[in-house]
Amino acid sequence: MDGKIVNLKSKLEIYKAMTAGANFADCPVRDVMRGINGKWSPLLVMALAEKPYRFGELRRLVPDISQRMLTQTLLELQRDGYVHREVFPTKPPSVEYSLTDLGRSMFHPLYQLVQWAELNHEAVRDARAAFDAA
Amino acid sequence: MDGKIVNLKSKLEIYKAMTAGANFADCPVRDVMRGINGKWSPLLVMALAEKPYRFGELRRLVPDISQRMLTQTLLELQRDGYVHREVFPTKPPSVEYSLTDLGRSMFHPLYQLVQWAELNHEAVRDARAAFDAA
DNA sequence: TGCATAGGTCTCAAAAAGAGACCAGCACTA
DNA sequence: TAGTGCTGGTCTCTTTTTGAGACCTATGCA
Repeated sequence: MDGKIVNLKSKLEIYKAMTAGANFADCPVRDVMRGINGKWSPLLVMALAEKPYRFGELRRLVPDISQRMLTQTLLELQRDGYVHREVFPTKPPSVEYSLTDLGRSMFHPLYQLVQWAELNHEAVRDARAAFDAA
Repeated sequence: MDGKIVNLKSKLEIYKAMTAGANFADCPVRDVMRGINGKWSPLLVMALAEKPYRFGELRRLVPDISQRMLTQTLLELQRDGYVHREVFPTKPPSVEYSLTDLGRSMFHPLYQLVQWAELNHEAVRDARAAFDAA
């Protein structure tokens, strides 16, 4: 329990892990969360959970992502082991992105969070309106 | 189904919602996810799930957050309705932050994701090592 | 008087993200 | 045969976000 969020068996454990001090910023859980937490990562994982997509398809699917961020986010997802990248020798070569087993396993809890967001987005909107009015 | 990720009953629904085009960037689910997804938000929600904390306590609890980002993130969490802020008329005044019902309800799926991260951080680390070696 | 504590704000530098031009290689068309 | 488009990117520049740290007000205490 060296300054990292680990062994989260209970809320008390969270507290212990978080207060342990030292090299807190190197917490592996925060490290993993950072990879999942990006602006575009959850969106791309959700898309790829449906079926594999090619680069251009993803770009059209998410019209407001820049090509630069799409490249970069896919590379990060690939590096973290969530996404598999496969090049097909067509002319011109096409590249397909798909979820790995690890990616699919991560999709489940992520999906829970997205579902929560879907169910509660009105409550959040109302909270914002009330806050802004005050 | 106007260009937003809504009614996510199935993966097919995700696909439909994502491909619906138009004002895709205004998707309410993405909007809510953005608030949850920040660099510090999950960490603070996890901390406050344990018990209410005061400003200075949170700052000491998360030593690598800047005071500026702590203020800002707490304000956002408050605006979105996850966190309640209460000022006590001590001298000098102290401020306590606690999770609202909405915040506690959001904590559950978030916690699932954090648990996943805890269980799989080695797999992610291995994936990164393999990727960087290649 | 002088320093500490509480919960911030303000300013400036660094890092990240967004916009959009550019590129290579091939196929198809005019 | 020159032009056009498609593929999946990279490069550069601008804007936004974040981080580091000084500063602030009011009070209590030595």
